Amino acid sequence: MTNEELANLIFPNITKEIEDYEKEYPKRDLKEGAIVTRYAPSPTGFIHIGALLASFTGKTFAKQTDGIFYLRIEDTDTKRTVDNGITEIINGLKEFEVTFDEGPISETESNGNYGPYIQSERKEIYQAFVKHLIKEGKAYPCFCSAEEIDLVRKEQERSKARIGYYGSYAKCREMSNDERARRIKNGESYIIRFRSNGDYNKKIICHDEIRGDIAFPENDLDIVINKKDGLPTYHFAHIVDDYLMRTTHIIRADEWISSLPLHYQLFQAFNFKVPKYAHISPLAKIDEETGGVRKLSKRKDPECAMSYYHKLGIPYEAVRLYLATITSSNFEEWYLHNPDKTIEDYKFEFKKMSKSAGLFDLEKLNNICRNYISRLKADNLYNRTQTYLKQYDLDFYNIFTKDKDYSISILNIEREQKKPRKDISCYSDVKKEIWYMYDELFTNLNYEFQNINDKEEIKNILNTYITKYYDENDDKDTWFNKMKSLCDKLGYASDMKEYKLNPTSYKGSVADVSMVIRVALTTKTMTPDLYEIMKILGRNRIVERFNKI
RNA sequence: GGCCUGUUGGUGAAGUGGUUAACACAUCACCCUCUCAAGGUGACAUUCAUGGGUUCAAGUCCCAUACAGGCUACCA
Repeated sequence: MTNEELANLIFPNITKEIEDYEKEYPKRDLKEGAIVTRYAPSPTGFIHIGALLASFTGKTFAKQTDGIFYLRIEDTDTKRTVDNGITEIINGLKEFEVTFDEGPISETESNGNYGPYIQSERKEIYQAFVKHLIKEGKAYPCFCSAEEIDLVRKEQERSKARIGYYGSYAKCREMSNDERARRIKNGESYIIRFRSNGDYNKKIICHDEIRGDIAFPENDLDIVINKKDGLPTYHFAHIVDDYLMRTTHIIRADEWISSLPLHYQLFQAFNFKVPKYAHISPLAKIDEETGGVRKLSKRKDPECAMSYYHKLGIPYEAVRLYLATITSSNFEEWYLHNPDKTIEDYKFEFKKMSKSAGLFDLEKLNNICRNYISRLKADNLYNRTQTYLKQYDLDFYNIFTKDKDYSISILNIEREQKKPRKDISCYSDVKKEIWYMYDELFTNLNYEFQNINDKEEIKNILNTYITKYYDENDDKDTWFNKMKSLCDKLGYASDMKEYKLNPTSYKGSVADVSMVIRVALTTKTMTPDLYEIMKILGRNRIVERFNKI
């Protein structure tokens, strides 16, 4: 029996040839140097922060070169696939502004001319490619059961031989086609394996855009390319898809580095040009229990889930900035020196990407968030915050949006200036920082008075101030001068330098007096500029709050 | 067991054989200051995982060891 006859026996219904598919999915008409790349997740129902990293990276390189960035769903493992997994991925990434030029846009619809973009819908395509390989004698059916393979493995472990299906361990490799046909007709169960022509004692040089050349032993394992359920394994789907979708760069997690010799071999078996590869290092963190470094784990680390950032109200731009700084060595310094530019202006290079696992540092993320939010205009911050609150804190949302201009004026304190405040690091911080500006929330109060604690003295200060000194229309300098006059009158130091020299000659200082007023109005010791707060509150509410004590 | 990859301060890191190992975050101190935040000034790696070697010269090249991660599935 010829290889062709065997191929027809195995795939009687597959009639299309590779050439047919090549015509159907022609080379993309893009300018020289354009990068076509993809993000290719499994729809398992969990979006790892590493997914964001990978998709950011892919999108950035495609965009920088006027290329294409597409989404492909790798659902060949039917056991792990969950319902609505595709929608979750699309929506999850959308929250961080990662969108695709091509690919699924819902569980059932897609954009683009190189689809289907869901692997389970590409079964016939893969099988046509498998059939081609069988015809050429580069693939064969394997009848070994899982138990048999397991036994071989145990034997290999015992005799310290290399583990895997190769050489004399590859029992079905040298079987005659007649025997193969007989067993297939007999109804025996089988899978299809790639017939490797590699020699383990020879070296193959693979190239990674980030790490450079890497030397491996050639692959001599006859790996499974078509599973019992008729779907391909990852390795095979990767070759077929990335060839047909005309991918130029494979950007993926570094756990795939070891498979490079295999993937090279598979491309070469079809005489396809090998695409470029860039393997991204994983995100890691210090394990609190062991003190060691480990990969971010979805079970142990809440910050591993992308939803974590959304719930906290961390701006997606800040997450992106953070990933860029952790991942691309020169980015941070560039950004520091180009504060007016955005991340889009930075020219990312594979060579500058980190080779080792980056340690995830929430502290640093926090800092980047502060800086980012501090530079936002007040109405922009208002819009973002209200979107966030609408989803996560409806009570405060209602209060916050009741008077838009009022809320914006609060957010605008010490903002939109050269050195803006940096007290807000995420949208969920907003309530913590400004709640006292809303009368609805100004109840059940716990005043944090400090140096001046005596009730009578507090009363005295507030009364004197409101009756003799406070004027709603004062500008800032006048306001502060009056504050000083108040101090002089009541026996407090109005000049801090003078007070520091002779602390015992006074009852306290202007700092203490201001603090009394601050706490009376806000209950807090740490607030933005008091003058601004009083201005927004207005005389009536100031009096009201003074009386409340 | 085999095969890859990685290892520069608390963290992210620059660094591609040649002066005192950039920069950022964090930390600490001081200054400024009505509080806080910010800002300013300064401190913080006698040393680049360890041990050898090559060289006039090594974080940078070579070898070995240690540690960490990955792969070694009809999972991706």
